[in-house]
Amino acid sequence: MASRSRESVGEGTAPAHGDRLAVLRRCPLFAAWPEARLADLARIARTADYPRGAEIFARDPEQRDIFVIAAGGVEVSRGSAAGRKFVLSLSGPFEVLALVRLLDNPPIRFAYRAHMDTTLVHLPVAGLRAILDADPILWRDIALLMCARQGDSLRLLNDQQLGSLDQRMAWTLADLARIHGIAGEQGIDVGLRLPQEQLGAMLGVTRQSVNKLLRGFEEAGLIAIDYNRITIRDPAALDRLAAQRD
Amino acid sequence: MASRSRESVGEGTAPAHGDRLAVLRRCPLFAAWPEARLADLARIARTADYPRGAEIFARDPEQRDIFVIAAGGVEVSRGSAAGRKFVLSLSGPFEVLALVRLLDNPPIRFAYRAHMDTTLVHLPVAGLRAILDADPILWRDIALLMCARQGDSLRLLNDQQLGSLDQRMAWTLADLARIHGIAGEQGIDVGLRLPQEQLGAMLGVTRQSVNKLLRGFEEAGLIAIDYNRITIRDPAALDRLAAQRD
DNA sequence: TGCAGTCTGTCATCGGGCCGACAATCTCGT
DNA sequence: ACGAGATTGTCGGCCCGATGACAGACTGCA
Repeated sequence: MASRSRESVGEGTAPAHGDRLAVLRRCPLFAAWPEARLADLARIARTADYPRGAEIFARDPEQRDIFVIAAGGVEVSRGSAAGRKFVLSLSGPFEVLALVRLLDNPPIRFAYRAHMDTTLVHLPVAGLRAILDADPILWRDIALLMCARQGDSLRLLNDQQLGSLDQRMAWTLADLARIHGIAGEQGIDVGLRLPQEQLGAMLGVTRQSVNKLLRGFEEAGLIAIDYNRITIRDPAALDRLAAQRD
Repeated sequence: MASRSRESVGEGTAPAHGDRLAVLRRCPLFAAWPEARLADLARIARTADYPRGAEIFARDPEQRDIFVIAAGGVEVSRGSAAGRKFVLSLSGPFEVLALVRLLDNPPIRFAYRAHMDTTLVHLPVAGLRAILDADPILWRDIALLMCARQGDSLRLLNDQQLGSLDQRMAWTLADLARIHGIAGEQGIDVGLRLPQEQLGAMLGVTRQSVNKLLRGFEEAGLIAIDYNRITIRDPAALDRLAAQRD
């Protein structure tokens, strides 16, 4: 399934250093970092392109990589032996992924896949840690980001347990629109090809259930469906539905 | 329901500073901290006792508190308007809780309740941050702990989505035994009063389902049930069952 | 020691979501 | 423009777990 992934991964064509710096500068995580440190980061960073569907591996299998999305989108998921899949998130540009690899032995390993044609900036963990240790106040930003991520995960967990399917769907759509959405005339276009199967893997239900649910949303005028693509017609109502999680 | 909680919360009777220091020293989080920093921590820390069932509030409502369990156990949970409850974890001694409050506005708010008679060491967030900023390499330990916590949450999320009910039950029991368990002749005693209702709130199912499930485990010789208390008779088999999650 | 409150054990019924299946529709590479 | 492969739309049957109800057991406090 992912057989073509390896050979079609290419080095970025960018004039390297400068472009990488520009990407890092736009990450919220590095917003407050001094120029010199960003330059250090850019120096250890390497860019790579992935075509849609490609699995993302560490550039050098000997070392762990953290990476930043320069362009495109990445699916974070985990498969089961039973052939089912759990999609944790579909991340967009300037998000920093796999931060959990700062640990020597991460307690769980997720798979990362390019959800569309994607360019990543890889940061080897060893190099990143060296930079952080040299100017340790930067660890603060990492710590606070991880707190925020933890909060997000806990909210997701809470919603899974207590929320109804409608609410979870509404929340998921709003979330995706926030990350990838493009505001248009008719509403907010969730800017993704979003097979119902994949939505199901995010919500923990089958594609059939997703189908019926989406159809209901459409009839209620909340969204418009165009094959793979969803446009949010009434964001306020959707948020209202999602917010009823308590 | 928690009406008696406020007035029955008392200041610890300990000779204060020394005892608080002893507790902090035993936290994995502070394991590598220099003595001087631990002393700083102990200086801003305050101890409080909570009887079984008491809600845990910040000592000073004006400021956020992080806290460490000195003795006892704390239930981390979240209720829904529909009257249902989601129990995230039952934490034991020397765990540091509510670290997410390091953020100025946490994305979600959990409730903390003393699951048995409990003593806590409270650390005001402002003071803690001051100590961390004065010796910023300490932020590294926070960051790495949050990475580990994040990993735990993600594993939980993954299990909820992909695991069968048996597996989740096995994993939960093993986990509780690891934190609170006391090894005995007949196996590992999960050292807690554990109403089936509460187990249900951890697994996201009703007490009736928990009942049938536990009964099945008992018949299979995995555990022994004595009213509220569970003893793990065959830890290896339980782990085997739990490990089948993938 | 007794009683109030909590917890367990069990049943019948109900429903949401899963499974398997199949036809129709859309996309994309050639 | 065409055909393979992916995605959607839909249905009926089935099963797990939710619900509501009730009796019995256990605990802890007065």
